[in-house]
Amino acid sequence: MFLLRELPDQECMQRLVTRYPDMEPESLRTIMGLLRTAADVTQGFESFLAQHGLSHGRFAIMMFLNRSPEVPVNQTQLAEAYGVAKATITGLIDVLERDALVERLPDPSDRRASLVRLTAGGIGFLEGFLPNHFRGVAELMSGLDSRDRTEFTRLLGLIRQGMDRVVCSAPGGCACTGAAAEHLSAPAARPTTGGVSPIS
Amino acid sequence: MFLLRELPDQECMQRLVTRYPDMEPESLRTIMGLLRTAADVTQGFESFLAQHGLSHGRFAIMMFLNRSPEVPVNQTQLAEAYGVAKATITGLIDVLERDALVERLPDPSDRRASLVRLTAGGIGFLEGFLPNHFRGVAELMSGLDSRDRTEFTRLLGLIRQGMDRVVCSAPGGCACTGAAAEHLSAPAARPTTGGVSPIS
DNA sequence: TGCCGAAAGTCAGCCGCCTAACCGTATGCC
DNA sequence: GGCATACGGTTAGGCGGCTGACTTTCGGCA
Repeated sequence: MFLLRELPDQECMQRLVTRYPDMEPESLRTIMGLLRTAADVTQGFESFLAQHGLSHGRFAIMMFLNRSPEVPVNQTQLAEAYGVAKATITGLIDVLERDALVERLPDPSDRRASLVRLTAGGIGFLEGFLPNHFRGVAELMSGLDSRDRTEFTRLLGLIRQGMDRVVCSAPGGCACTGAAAEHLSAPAARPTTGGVSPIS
Repeated sequence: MFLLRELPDQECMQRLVTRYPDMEPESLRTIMGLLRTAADVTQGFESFLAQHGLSHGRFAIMMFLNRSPEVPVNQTQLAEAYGVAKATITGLIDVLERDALVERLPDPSDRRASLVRLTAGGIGFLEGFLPNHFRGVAELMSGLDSRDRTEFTRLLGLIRQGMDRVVCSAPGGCACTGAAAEHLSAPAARPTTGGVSPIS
């Protein structure tokens, strides 16, 4: 993640406001805080995973398969669930298969497709790994009480609505219906042309 | 960003809780919301930048240089400001220089170093670009009033404190002083060994 | 003065993710 | 039945960022 470690000092900020009257230091600070926090959480998590030889992508796939370990899943489903290209899934599965954490099975009803599922080893790996993981998540969020979490989620929702406004108002913007805030729709699902810049 | 588009449904979640008693669906949902929102904002921003031929990294460097366009900066300073490797800066500057947005000058007082600054073209580019950018940021955050932003920043701070707890309580954890929440210290600055997993 | 460790920057090579082009298979329609 | 089209997956090649090894220069110290 390429992200500023700290915002410019007050004085520098003030000079920028003079040069760019549209700049709102408060907005900038808030959104930077969001990105900074997310980057740190992500990085902490990835370095934890790396100790177990996993990347974020490979872990995510195992988690998905682990929802119903006995039900194999095809690769296109995985690509859609994570909003990535099918080719990306191919590469991740290749490595997981090499490490004997998942296996590909031929799909009896479609010879083009292969079905993917966790191996016994993969399930065993998760059994050892996940309790720690979930305790970590719980600890991470333990400073927020129930009311805080609700409030936090509400504020995230407002920012998501802001995303919709920004994307839709862009030149060549999308045919946004305004419903996007209800479900976790992602900008990736939209035309990638258009869009107005949100970050510092 | 490799990140789940939507959380498993209620029933699947319930089954997971049975299998993993340490799992807290509420924590998971909240932190996923944070990451999802950050990923969407980042992606929207990057696709906007891409239309102007910039990557996030190259833009960030230009922003840094633009704080005081007349003062050239050396590459190590840039690497430190963004917490990335010096080699990364080399590559970014190479491209920016090729596109005539920045230039390298020899440092008269240290023949190892080179100083980087925006060219006239680079400054001109930013003049055209930034007003749009800042309006985008303002629009993005316009759903949050002043109280909301303060509250949001406070909640982010609580999560950052959670990060400190999680990292420090890890086996081989850091000599955390508890002061980390005051400044935007990043986990990268810590020993990368240790750390407990925070995400789904 | 001459040497040695540290620092600035670059190069080579890795990983994760992307897109575009391709192969083989399935399916709908004449 | 035969063909066009759509779809599942892989391959090849690109980009952004990383680490680690290296070169050149600096600066302190004997």
